[in-house]
Amino acid sequence: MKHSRNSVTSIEVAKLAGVSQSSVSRAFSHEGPVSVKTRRKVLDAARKLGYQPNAMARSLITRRTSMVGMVIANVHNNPFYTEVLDLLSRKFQKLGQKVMLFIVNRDQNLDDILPQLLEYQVEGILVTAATLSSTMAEECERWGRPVAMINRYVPGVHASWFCCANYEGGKMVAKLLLDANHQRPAFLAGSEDTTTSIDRERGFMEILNQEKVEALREIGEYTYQDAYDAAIRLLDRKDPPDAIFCANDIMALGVMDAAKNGLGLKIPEEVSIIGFDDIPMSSWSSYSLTTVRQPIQRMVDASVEELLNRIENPEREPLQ
Amino acid sequence: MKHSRNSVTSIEVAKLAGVSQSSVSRAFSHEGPVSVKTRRKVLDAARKLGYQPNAMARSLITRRTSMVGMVIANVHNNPFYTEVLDLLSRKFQKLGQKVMLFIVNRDQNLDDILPQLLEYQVEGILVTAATLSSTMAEECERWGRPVAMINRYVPGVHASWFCCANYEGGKMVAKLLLDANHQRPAFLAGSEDTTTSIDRERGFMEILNQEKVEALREIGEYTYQDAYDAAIRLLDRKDPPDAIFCANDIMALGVMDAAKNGLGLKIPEEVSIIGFDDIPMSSWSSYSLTTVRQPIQRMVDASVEELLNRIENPEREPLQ
DNA sequence: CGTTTTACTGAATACGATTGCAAAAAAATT
DNA sequence: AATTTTTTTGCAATCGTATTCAGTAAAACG
Repeated sequence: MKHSRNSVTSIEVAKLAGVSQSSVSRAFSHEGPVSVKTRRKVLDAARKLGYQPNAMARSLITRRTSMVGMVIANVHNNPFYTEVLDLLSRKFQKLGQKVMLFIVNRDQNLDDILPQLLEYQVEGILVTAATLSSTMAEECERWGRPVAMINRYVPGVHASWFCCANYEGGKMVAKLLLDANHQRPAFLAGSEDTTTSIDRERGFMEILNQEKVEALREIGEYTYQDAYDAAIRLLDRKDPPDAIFCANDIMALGVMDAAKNGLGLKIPEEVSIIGFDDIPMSSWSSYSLTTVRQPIQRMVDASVEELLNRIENPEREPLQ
Repeated sequence: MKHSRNSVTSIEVAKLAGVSQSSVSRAFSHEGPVSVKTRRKVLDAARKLGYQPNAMARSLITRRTSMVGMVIANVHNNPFYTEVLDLLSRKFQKLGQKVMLFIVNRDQNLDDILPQLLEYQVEGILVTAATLSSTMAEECERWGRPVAMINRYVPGVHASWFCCANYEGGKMVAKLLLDANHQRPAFLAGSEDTTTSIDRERGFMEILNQEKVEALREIGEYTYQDAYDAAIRLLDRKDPPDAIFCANDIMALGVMDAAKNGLGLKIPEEVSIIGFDDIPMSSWSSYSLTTVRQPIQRMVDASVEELLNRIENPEREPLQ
């Protein structure tokens, strides 16, 4: 028996079960007042017809979709965000939320994505590693759609955000290097305009400045290859750094390869390299990278819970 | 001005613009017969109110959602599938399809995912690196929802599928090894029940058998760590292999690290290692892994186009 | 056994759009 | 200017479900 595009509706189920359409609806929505007898009749008929409620119709009337929007950048070049994506998706799934996914570029404007999400009535939006303009954030607020951000924040924007302690992490690394008697550190930035890189650098530099230590600086655009090239530039100077702190692990791996295989330097004897994120590869034996771990599971859990919380309580103000 | 949960409907826009609700609808659906004058009036009013059509209501009557389901496994432990996910998502986006995402485990049963996808009226389903039972496939067919699969197939199932030439790839590797005079090859399988691993092994073994060459065999469960351990077991025997063909790159990297750093062997002097996929990391200078490239972009393009094609032409039979 | 309370049920309406149809307006033709 | 043709427009029905409300059946009570 072949149905053309799901023709089977609650009305047909009702007919077969010998009850009214409302009873079918009640049998499927898990609380409505239905006798066990009719529920059984309905479920039997539904099984026979292969019936399943239409989520579009339902959400039209309940005004709830159980859908959230997920916007994420840097997935293809940073395993850290792959893991975030994976954990987020599973967490939402477990909590019964459907995920509408948009993968974007780090610097991509979300102005053309958001209208789509709003059109499809997602109940909240989780943005990771991408930045939301304040006009877009206002648009979301006007529609009553809470927004949560992971690893990015925009001052004054009406959204909850969850970053790891980037500033403190940067400080930590600086102290570590100073304690190990490094004289000539360098910082390899991801990009000029992402808060993660900026904050890590700010913490790093603050400690160094306190101790009157100058630092070199390069930019790696968050990619292995750019970092590799930047490392060659840094280490090929006549006054090369004796330690390089990289804004993330992927870049640190590029730097390690440049130092080890490109220039034949010994790590950590001739140059120390430190990363940020603690991606799985950093512990592989070819690298054994020293790195700062982000509490990824906690960030994911917290952001999802905050988002759903604000969906349930629309009047609540965003965290932070 | 604060709206509670998008109270702005086409009716209010109509009222403000001084036209009927149907005119609003027609102004937004890009073909309907509307005079330029009313269209302008409508769009002005819409902008003023911040109106946007409700996709749920629209799809209820048009019976089209422009949503596809995407089910993908192995995202967190195999960069190859991260890239597939990324490319798929962007391709769908570009073609105006919204993506409802489910990340699953390789061996996870899709029986609880599919009902959700069907409930939300996705128009097609793209499954990557996971397997669909034939009952589930029938369910999709009954609902008129085409299914396309990447890197997996189930004989007799009503779905289009797109795998790279795994069997031929395996043969190619075997020939390569024999030409280089290897006497004692080994195969490191991903798992016992995924077609990619099985087919690569089948091709590999066929050539070896032809030449009466015996091969060792281990299982790496598609992960770096398991492969690392398996490699130690293989290479620590008194009759170790002189070449290891791994069912994918991630495992090959684990094997390389085990050989190089775990056992101090020289690659390729003492043991050759070959992978499959050509993930970005395999070309990093610490590894320089020999590998078989999958035509990932072509597989993505072809599968998406086939899926959308079958959505447009429901009577068409699935490819292959 | 009659009455009150409680538990179910079904008819009708609403959600917010699209679209067929007929009427109205505008344009083209005679 | 009258008629025909074409273009716009509004009315009303529809998509598939949830939910209110009134009514009926069953249970509980005295």
